[in-house]
Amino acid sequence: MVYRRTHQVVKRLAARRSAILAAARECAAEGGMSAVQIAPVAVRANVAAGTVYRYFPSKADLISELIAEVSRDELAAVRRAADAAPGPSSALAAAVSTVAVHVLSQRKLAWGILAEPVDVDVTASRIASRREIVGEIASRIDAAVRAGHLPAQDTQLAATALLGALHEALVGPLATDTLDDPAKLRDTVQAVTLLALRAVGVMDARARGLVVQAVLPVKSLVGA
Amino acid sequence: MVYRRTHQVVKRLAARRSAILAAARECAAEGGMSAVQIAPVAVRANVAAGTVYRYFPSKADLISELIAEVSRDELAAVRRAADAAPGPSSALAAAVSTVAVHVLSQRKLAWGILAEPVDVDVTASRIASRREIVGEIASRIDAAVRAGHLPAQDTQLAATALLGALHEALVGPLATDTLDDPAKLRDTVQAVTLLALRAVGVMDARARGLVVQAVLPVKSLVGA
DNA sequence: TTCTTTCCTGAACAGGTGTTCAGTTCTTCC
DNA sequence: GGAAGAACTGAACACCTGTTCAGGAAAGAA
Repeated sequence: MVYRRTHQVVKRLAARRSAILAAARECAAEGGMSAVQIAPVAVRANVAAGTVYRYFPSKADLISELIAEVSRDELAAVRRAADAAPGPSSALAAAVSTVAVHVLSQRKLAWGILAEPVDVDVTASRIASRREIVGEIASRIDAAVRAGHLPAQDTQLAATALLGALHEALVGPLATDTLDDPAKLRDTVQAVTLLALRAVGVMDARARGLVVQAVLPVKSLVGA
Repeated sequence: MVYRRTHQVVKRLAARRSAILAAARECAAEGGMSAVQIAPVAVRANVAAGTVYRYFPSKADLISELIAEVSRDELAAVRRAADAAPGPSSALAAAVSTVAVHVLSQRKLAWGILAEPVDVDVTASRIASRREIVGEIASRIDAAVRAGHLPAQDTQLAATALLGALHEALVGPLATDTLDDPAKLRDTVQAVTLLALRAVGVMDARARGLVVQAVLPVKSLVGA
């Protein structure tokens, strides 16, 4: 007598898994990583605490997958924005400002994903998450260098520094609240994007143009 | 019958307090903030666990004071380096590279002080710590702007971004180990300092000169 | 020396949260 | 419909550390 999972059951299981992940994401978005606790997540997903463990071996795995998921989304958005740009420098500008906008529009989530204290060890997936974004930015810098728009440099290091600058300036503890006022938000995104572009060697005048070009279309994402 | 603390006792109490703080610092330097636990710290300081609570109301207070202490040291070093520089731009370069060197030479401690997960809430003192360094850097940027060496900008934001860039690039999870090789270390410090200077608008050629000028004298600090 | 006050010790306590598991409910198959 | 397997429940468990506190040691006054 072989028990076989019916299509309906498979679907339900998948739905539950998603529900749990979504619940975790909501918790993180609202209260940061510290709010991602098994019991609350289970309640939100309409499941008992024990059930969570039928889908994720441990809390660390749950959070790791959450990080991976959010990271995937962000990477996709960055790629989309950069690919739509007319040239390598524009692509870089678009990538940077996209990260900035994303980070700003979901500050608690962003902070939780990348740096907030968590009681379990999620270092590995955090590193992977960063590596992806940094890799993407680095390759955009590389492209601009190859196109002769930027001086030769350690692109990996530069990309890492750029990410750090964005994060610290936008969601770090010293970041002032800018979400309330859309104009201020745009200014902030422009300012950090400008800093980033200049850092890798874009000439000031040219950088200003690129920033405006990149930030304007991305502005609409803020509400998303 | 008034009990009065003899000079000798006062001295011993002060010594114990310092010993506890020093023990905490050692723990942090060796194993990061997670290694700063009451029991191990007490052992290292040759004290019983309960005694720690005669000197610090709680673990949070202990760590806060540790953060403040380390932060004070770093701020002093930055000021010293910057004040010794010949002009505002050099001062900025010196400040940035000093931070870089400090961070690199005590990576675990630096990471612990500024971002590592801690089970107790030390947000306040972390914010204070950052605010001090950011303020110092910001005022150096400001001076360079006033001197006409840099374009006008939001110096607070710029300083925050600079710090973030340094930290992420040098002690973040993606930072590659550079301590082993002094030459590589110097190169890295130069690279991030260059990035930082360009970010705030120093022209590329001029920046290179400033970097070399700033990094060379600071190099000797690495071993400290 | 003797009494009082302060200081120190370290084992026991406390609290919060991830994890387990025996019992229950649901699903599949004959 | 009923037996067997899978999924779910939620209360109990386990563990880890910060914190406490009664008892003992040391230091100051008399």
